[in-house]
Amino acid sequence: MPELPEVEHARKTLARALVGKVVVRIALPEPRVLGDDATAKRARELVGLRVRDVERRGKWLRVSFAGGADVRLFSHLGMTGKWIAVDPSDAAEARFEKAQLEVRGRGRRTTRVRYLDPRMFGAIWVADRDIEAWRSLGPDPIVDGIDVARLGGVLARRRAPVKVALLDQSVLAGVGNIHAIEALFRARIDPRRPSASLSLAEVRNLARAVSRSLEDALAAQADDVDIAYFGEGAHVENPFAIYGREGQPCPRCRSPLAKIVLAGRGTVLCARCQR
DNA sequence: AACGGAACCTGAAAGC
DNA sequence: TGCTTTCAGGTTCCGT
Repeated sequence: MPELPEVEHARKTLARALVGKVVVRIALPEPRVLGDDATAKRARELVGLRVRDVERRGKWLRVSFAGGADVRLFSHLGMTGKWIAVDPSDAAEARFEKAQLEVRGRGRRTTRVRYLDPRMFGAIWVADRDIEAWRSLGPDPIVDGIDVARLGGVLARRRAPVKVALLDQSVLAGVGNIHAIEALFRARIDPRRPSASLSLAEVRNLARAVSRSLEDALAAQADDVDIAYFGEGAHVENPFAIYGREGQPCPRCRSPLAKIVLAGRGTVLCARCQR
């Protein structure tokens, strides 16, 4: 799953394929990826509507439609979800496919997007208003930027480890395990520190580190390349400073990187330069 | 209230 | 080679 940068990639894929076109068909064959009972029924209301926009907030996507209809579609990719656009002639079901949307532009050309999700931790909702998960998101570091004073205030009220606070989507929307690890390393802060123990200067460094970590990942991602989290093509060189590098020398001080578990999540850190 | 741990699922990689 | 174990980028629920 994707963290903010991969979800942004999914947003661009969907926006390119869907915006301005009219839904001609929607298939949601796997009930386990549906967010609630109303979704399957409401999904039928999408047929005939023109897609207005595809937006991202944190790890959530929202597809909105033109023409006064309030109905909207939400997608969370969970751990292994992804959207791909496929050639209209490609009718064969893709491996792990859990949903499909077909749209028609001017003329009669149609385009399909497929939702693939082997572990099915992702979810699709169709609702007539913004769902609670979307409304409760904190600021998105890319869309909204990070207000250091607000972040400092939020962290000051918690005693949990700062890394656990960063993973809370109401604190900052879109930070996941990898970017929490990377940002804390860049800011030289020990992930186990109680979040309330950070000085304002440390919060400022952390905010900058989160933004840069996400921006670097966004910049490294080619728009037209399919991102693979699993299966064929998933093996590219690890682009991260310390994630997935336990046992290797710290890029800053050369002492070996450690791996611990925090709130059930694997956490790599340099015990020497993260304090 | 706040925490750790388990659960939800499946596939790939590592271990034996 | 093949069987078993571990781990995975997320979130939520449950018990202490």
